[in-house]
This record gives sequence, structure tokens and C-alpha cells, in this order.
Amino acid sequence: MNVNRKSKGLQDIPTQVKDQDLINRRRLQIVDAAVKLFIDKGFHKTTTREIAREAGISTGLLYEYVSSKEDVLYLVCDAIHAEVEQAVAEAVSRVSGGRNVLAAMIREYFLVCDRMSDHILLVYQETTTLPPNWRKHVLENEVRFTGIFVKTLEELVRSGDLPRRRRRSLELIAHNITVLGHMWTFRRWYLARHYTIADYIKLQTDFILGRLTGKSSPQNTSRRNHESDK
Amino acid sequence: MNVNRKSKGLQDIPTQVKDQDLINRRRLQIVDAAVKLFIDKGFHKTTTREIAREAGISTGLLYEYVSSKEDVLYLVCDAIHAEVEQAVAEAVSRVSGGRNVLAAMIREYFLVCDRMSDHILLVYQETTTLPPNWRKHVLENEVRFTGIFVKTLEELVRSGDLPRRRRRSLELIAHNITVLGHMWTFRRWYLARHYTIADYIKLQTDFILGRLTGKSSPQNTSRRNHESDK
DNA sequence: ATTATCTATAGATCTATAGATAATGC
DNA sequence: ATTATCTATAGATCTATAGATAATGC
Repeated sequence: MNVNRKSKGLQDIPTQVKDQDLINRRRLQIVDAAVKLFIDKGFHKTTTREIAREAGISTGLLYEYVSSKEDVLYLVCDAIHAEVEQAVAEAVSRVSGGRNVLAAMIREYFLVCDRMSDHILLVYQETTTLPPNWRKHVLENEVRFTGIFVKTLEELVRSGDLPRRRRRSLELIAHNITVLGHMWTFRRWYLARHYTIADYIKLQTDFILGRLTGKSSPQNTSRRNHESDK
Repeated sequence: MNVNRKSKGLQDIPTQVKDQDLINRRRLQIVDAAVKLFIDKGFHKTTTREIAREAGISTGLLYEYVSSKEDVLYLVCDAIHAEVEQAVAEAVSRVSGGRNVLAAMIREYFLVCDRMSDHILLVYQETTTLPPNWRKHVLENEVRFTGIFVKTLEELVRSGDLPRRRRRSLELIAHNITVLGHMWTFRRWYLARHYTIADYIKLQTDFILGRLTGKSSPQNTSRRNHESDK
């Protein structure tokens, strides 16, 4: 699985090389190689030599594009975030507005979590390895991402599709949705034995939406009709 | 925070030393030292020398009680699990039976998560570092722990306090509860800025129980009365 | 001439052990 | 005599860099 093409992080890190286009290409090689190795053996057990070899460049050249092994990890985390975010944004843009947006968003998001399990897991495990200021940046990415769900929830409340509730309650629910997606990645070894991703989406959507609408019916399609905007 | 005194793992690892009592004491020293250091700097950045020094023994002696640095990590993970489990079991035993058991359990469990944030986070981050068979053991601990909630949920269904639902649905809810406790540990840096642990417990309990009972009232005390057993 | 790349390795570090010493219990 | 402990270090390894070489563009 490839990483996003235009991550912000690519610009943050100093380099000796002048050609911006070359920098981008090389860093993509490096990130792709590193993602593969880190997923396979973890950050600490991967050597800079291996990263360079996998990326098809020399160890020396690697250090023209990053100044430390941790730089590589930062680029990797940032790229993964960008890819998840883009995949979700894209999937969500396909979702027709109006009622059921939330269920559709959850579905698309969980599917991305399923596809990118290994990547998401990697970020979970290695974020603490980053130097503080970069860790902060990675964590802020998480919060920004959660904001997507906050926004949707607020719109649904405004349109009357969801009952009113406090902002902080909505925000926490957005975090819950995000984390329940991640749960599929870090409990997958167990969950996947008992549930398909489709089962998982179905059950979790019921769990999340059931609460919000105040209904206990397993189907979440039977809310107030609101067909006008489609 | 100290680790549990009688973890199973203490027996699993070979040692040169004969005196079982001494083995237990020394390994506790080692685990306590390692927990502190691992939380502080992570597993990989902690050296065996440091562990030995912090435990008040020589590096050589350390290797009489474990055969590798990873052995130490295993002991640590196992001890943390045991401590969390014991703390929850103890707290739960104080909870009066009948209705609201679940809310009370969630409360006690979340409070343990709050107290043991750093420890739980450590297990999350370093489990993948373990050799496969031990990782498996640690992951099985997680599932067994989740079983506590499954059991409670089943009892509530049986007693009629909760509406009927499929076993696999109950099981997933148990996982959700477990993971939402963990969420407080790995999003704490953000959540704690906006919510106290009391807020968190309140909101999450509403979220979880609201769904189960099919009620949207913020109070979860107003279910079918069932005072007879108290 | 300037920029990009590679080779070879200095320097630092860390795990695990071998062999020496101290403590214990018969 | 046996068990526990310590000191000192072999051996392995890894990151990051210095200096040499190749490619590029004027």
C-alpha cells in the first residue's frame, strides 16, 4: 500500500539537496521502504542500512534527505495519516448527503481502517518514539481527523436528524467512533476470528447510532424522513 | 505504582537460581525497576545495565534471573495485566449486585485505567516487541479480561435488566467497554484538557448504557425497578 | 563547477557471558 | 561445597559522516 503523495511533513525536514522535485521523489522512496520494514520488524529492529537498501539508495544518500532515523519515522507517520485522511475524505465525498450520512461515514472509515490496519497499528506503536515536538504534531493530526466526525454530528443535530446534546458530548462520541475504528486494527488478531469486517461495521454502527437516536431497533434507517435535500 | 505480587509469568521463565523465594523477590525488584524505566524512556532506549542498577543488582546477576532483555519485558507486561485485573476484580467485588452493576463496573474499571494510564500505554506500545509466543500470551490476557464484562452483560440479560441480544453482539460491547477505558490512556494528553475522569465516566457510561437500554435519557438509573435483591 | 551519490569506517554503544569472589548452610 | 553475586569485557552491531566519485547543466 502506497503512502500519500503530498504530505505536509515532507517540507518540515532539512536536507542538503536543492532540487525540490528530487527531494519529493527520494523521500517517497524512503518512506515506502521504511513503512514496509517498520511494519515488518518495527522501527527499532530496522536499521538505516536496510531502509537505504530497500529504497534502492546508499546509506550515505539516505542522510542527505533526512538527518536521523527518527526523521524517517516522522515522515512515515505523517504520510500514513495523510493517506488515511485522504482515503476517508474521498470515500465520504461519495456519500450522498442527508440522513444516514453518519452510518455511511462510519462504514467508509472502518473500511479504511481494515485496509490500512498495519499502518494504523504502526503509528500507535511508534508515536512515543518520536521527539516531543513531532509527537505533538502527529497527535494533533489525530484530533484534527476526529474533527471530521464532530462536524458531521453537529450538522445532523442542526438539521434535526439527531436529538440535541452538548458539544462536549458530541466531541466525545466523535473520539469514540475514531477509536472503535482503530480497535479493529489492534484487536484484529482476535476479532477477525469471530467477525468479518462487514459484521463489525454492522454491529458497531448499531451500537453507536442506537444510542444517538434513542432507538433500540437494529435498523438505523427508520428515523425522521428528510428526503428533501436529495 | 507497584506491580502485582503473584503474576503467573514469574514461573514461566527459566533461571539458574534455586531458591524460589529469592527468585520471586529478585524478579519483583527487576520488574519494578523496569516498569519505571520503560515508562520513562521506552523499552528500546532502556539498557540492561540501567535496569540492573535501578533494581540494585549487577548486570551479571540480572542474567541469572532472566535470559534476555525481552524476558524482562514479558515479566513487565504480565505483571501489569495482573495488577489491572486484580484492581478491577477488587473494585468490582465492592459493587453491590442487582441493577446498575454495569455502570458501577465501568466506573471502577475506568478509574483503574486512569490510575494506571502509563502502564496500560506501555503494554499497548511494547506488546509487538515480544517474541510471538509471549505476545500471544499477553493478547490472551486481554481477551480473558474482556470476559469479565461479557459475563456481567449476560447476567443482566438473563435477569431481564437488559433487552435480549445475540451473544456476539454482547461480546463486542464488552470489547468496546474495555477499549473505551484504554482510550482514556492513549488520548489522555488531549481528553484530560477537556474532561475530568469523572466527566469521562459519566459521558461514556451514558453512551454505552443508553444504547443497551434503548433509552436516550441522560440518567441511567431510571430503568425497570428491581430493588428486590438488595 | 555544482549537485548528487557512493564507499568505507570512526566512534559509540549495548547485550550477554566468562571467570573471579562472596555468602550460605551443612 | 554449593549457591548467589559481582567485575570486566568479548563480540556484535548500528548510526552518522568524511572523503572520493559520478552525473548534470551551463
